[in-house]
Amino acid sequence: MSPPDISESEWSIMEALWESSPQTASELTKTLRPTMNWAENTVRTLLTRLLDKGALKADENALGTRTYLPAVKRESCVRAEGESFMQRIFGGAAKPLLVHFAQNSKLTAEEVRELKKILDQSLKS
Amino acid sequence: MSPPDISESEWSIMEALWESSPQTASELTKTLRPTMNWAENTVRTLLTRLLDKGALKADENALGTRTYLPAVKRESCVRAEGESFMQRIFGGAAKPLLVHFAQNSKLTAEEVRELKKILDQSLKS
DNA sequence: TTAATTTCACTACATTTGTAGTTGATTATT
DNA sequence: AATAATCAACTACAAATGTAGTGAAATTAA
Repeated sequence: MSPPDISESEWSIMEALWESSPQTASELTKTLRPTMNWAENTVRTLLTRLLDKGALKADENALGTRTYLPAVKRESCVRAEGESFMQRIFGGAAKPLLVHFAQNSKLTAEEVRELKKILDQSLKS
Repeated sequence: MSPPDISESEWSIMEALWESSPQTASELTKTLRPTMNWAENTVRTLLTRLLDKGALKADENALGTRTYLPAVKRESCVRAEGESFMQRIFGGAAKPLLVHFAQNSKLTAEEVRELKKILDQSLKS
């Protein structure tokens, strides 16, 4: 049920595919070139690993070339990563985490307003 | 200047020493036994790695047994981990991170009040 | 149609991480 | 003192991660 573990390099692949999919390996390599300057084989290795983990699905485009697309939702992966981070660093408690990031960020008045509204909706009923 | 990378297992060691230090390897093993059920050699390996990384310092107690204590502050490590998490998952932006955790938590009225106050203090000047 | 390019399936290999085991020296017990 | 327990230094070893390279098959371009 829970999305598979996704490593840091793999995460870049996922982000690119959540942004736009399906993509072939070589397309993806070009997509990522500006950020990660990876060899195409590196991208292919990561794609294969993500397929094995069930984080991606493969298909074929009209030319018969394999394409890749996410098999798991970004939001669900973000939730899992977030949970694990909160667990590891803040013993699983949301409040100290929120305090930490609130204190270590500078926000605009608009952002503060918005966040306050969301906080109101997080009230334990 | 930035604290060294600390792995998940290593983090447990650090937490125990931030809680209470100095401790010898065998004390620490006992301290951690309830949570991590590690062999003493496992604890020693982690201690050595943390020493090498400069995350811990060693000393000796009255009996000449080596003791360990943090060489880096918890808050500074938390900040580093937090930064890296925020970078990896939220592209470095605090607001979506805060939104995410606010939306995925249920907080008490008291906690909400407190967080709002902190948000006010995070106003970009 | 031969040569060049692309795609895919494997293999490679150093690091990091998790989790110990072994051995020799020291110290504390009987 | 002989024995047992503890420590510290090394060694071990598999899985995960980062980052490719090789070689064969298929497709495209000259």
